[in-house]
Amino acid sequence: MAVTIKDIAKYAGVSVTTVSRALNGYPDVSEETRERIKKIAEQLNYTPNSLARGLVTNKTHTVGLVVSELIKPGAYHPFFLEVLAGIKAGLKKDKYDLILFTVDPESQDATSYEKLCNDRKVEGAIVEGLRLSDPYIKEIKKTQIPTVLIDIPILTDKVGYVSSDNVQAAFEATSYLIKLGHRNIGFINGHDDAAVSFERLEGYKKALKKNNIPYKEEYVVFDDFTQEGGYNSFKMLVFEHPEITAVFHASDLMAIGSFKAAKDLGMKVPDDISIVGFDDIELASLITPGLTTIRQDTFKMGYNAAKHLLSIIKGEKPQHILIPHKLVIRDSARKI
Amino acid sequence: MAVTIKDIAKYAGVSVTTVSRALNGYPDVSEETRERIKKIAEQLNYTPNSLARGLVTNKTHTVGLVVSELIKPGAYHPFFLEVLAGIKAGLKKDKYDLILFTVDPESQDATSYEKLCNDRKVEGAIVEGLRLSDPYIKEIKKTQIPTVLIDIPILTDKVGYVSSDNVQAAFEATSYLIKLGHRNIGFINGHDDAAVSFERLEGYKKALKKNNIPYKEEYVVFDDFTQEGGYNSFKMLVFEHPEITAVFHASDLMAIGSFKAAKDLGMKVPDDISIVGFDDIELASLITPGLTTIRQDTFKMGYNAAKHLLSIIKGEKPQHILIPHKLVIRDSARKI
DNA sequence: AAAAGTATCCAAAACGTTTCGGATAGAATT
DNA sequence: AATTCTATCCGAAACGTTTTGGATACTTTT
Repeated sequence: MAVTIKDIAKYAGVSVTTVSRALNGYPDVSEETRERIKKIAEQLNYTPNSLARGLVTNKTHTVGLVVSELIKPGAYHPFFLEVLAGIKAGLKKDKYDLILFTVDPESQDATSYEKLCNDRKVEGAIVEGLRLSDPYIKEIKKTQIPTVLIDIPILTDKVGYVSSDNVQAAFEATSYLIKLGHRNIGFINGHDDAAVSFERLEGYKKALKKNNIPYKEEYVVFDDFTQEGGYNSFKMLVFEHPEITAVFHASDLMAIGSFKAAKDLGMKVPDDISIVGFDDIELASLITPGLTTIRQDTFKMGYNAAKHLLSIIKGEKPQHILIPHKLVIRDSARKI
Repeated sequence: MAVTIKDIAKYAGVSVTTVSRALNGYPDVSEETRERIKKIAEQLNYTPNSLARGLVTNKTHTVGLVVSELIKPGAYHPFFLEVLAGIKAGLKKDKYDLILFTVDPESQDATSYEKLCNDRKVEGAIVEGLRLSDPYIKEIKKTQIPTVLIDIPILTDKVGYVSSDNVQAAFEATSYLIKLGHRNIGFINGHDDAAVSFERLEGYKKALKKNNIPYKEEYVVFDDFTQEGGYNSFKMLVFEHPEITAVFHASDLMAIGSFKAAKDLGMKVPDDISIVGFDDIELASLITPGLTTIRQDTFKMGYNAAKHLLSIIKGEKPQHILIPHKLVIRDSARKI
């Protein structure tokens, strides 16, 4: 049987009230007895029962991380881990614990977002990897549970989000290709069920417009963020539009898929085709040629998401938090 | 205010006891009232308070995942995610939730393993990524908390472990190189603070012995499991022993480091040097030449770890669970 | 010397469940 | 008709905390 506050009280010859107040640093207990109680607690190896405490205080010091699509076998998210590390780091000082929920569209129908959170009494949640069409999206728009989303723009009374400036990032990537002399620039975008896809498309268009290059709808194709997505789209794109000399991608995985497709088609990167990715995953620097891409600071995304969630829990106002990005230039795009 | 069992009781005109027993499927409540109560609970959107329940039943339906070294920024573990996905899958049917602890040697000194688990009232834990010299290792050897380790051989009353058959796997990899005609085979092993390193070394030795090739201590070097580790060790190894024609690695990351080192040294893989890895991470099939390596079924490791933990919690006897591996042959090793 | 203030303590209620040990009433058995 | 069963219900205790609203005794102020 675990040792309780009662045991300590008996041992110290005081009431449980006093033990509680002593251990929690209340002022109305003498330093002498406080020390005595602390020592006894230490000796008995006392650890407070978080359930009992949570029951009365209505605080659990726990937040949830609800993820979808990120850890499916066969389709592991390339930077989920970095984000997770950031989240854990952001939670550390305040000693909040993290409980991990994985969801999919079916489970979202089975149990609502609120129920999921209430079941486990989390004080708030970070959510990541949802598609715009997921049931939780609607729910989160009107929830009262402190929430911060990653890469999904919803801003209400209780929910904020963090993301990169996708418009600007895509603008920079496309502008870079234009600066290298490219005029016929394809864009292999992510699926149209992700907010970032629209933002990146906007940035792509913006760069074209600024440089007086007409936007051609047929140069952009939507597909999964995966390698296969890139592979297939690339083949199609260059087959139908051989005049394309560069293609910008909404993810590094897609860009790598294009690498492979190019190879299969007998095209050399960057000699025959320039390629730019998005994310800067670890792989990007390992492959040859090195992939020119947009670096997202994913650790920081997680860190700020956690910090922001904590602040919302404390009652502060939700925000949109922008995480700095950076164009990192390697060898997959060349001047023409 | 959340709706409680009392509210339902009042609403239904019965006692809280009856509500509890109705909702929990006890037989001593008529089907009629049970239905009525269920309906009311549904209408009121009742979710049981897990804290209160846990307080009295002493069960939390929660297990911990304690990880070390796996999600440090700059050194993300290549298959932690797969294992995690497996764990979540293994926990699903029994509806256990997972709470994630990240530890390092300092935090292990600050709070003991038992305290960590007791604080959050987890019923058991899966632990992953510990080094043999970590403080928790000693503690886990004598803990009464149901525990299953990944890749760390400890077997007691309450703790079991899952791992690949590292001896056999290393034996197979080395034998394969020998079969290709190699005689001077280097081995870039992981650091000597991991159990798997010793097992893999044993398998390496075994293969040599079986083929009457004398074991040379200077052909094996211990280093971090990282890419840099491989890079540095490879350079050293081939510089000091240019007669080496093949090198086996304790991880794919190290093998990839060797790829890079070989390139820097003007050596071609597999023409000038044959390389074999361990793990079969995603990258292994993406690089050129494709990396010949040992595939570990990491998803299954996680899945079985979770299932086994649940069985230990239920009172069954801990075991050592072996996960099948497989030599996957690609293009990084050639016949000589 | 009386009044007010201060430091230190405590009893009891509350949080929302589960569970133990009956209680009640009608049905079945003798 | 008396007894035993059975089905259905319930009161109260228990889990381990925190918190409210005092109580006590000693100091200080008037």
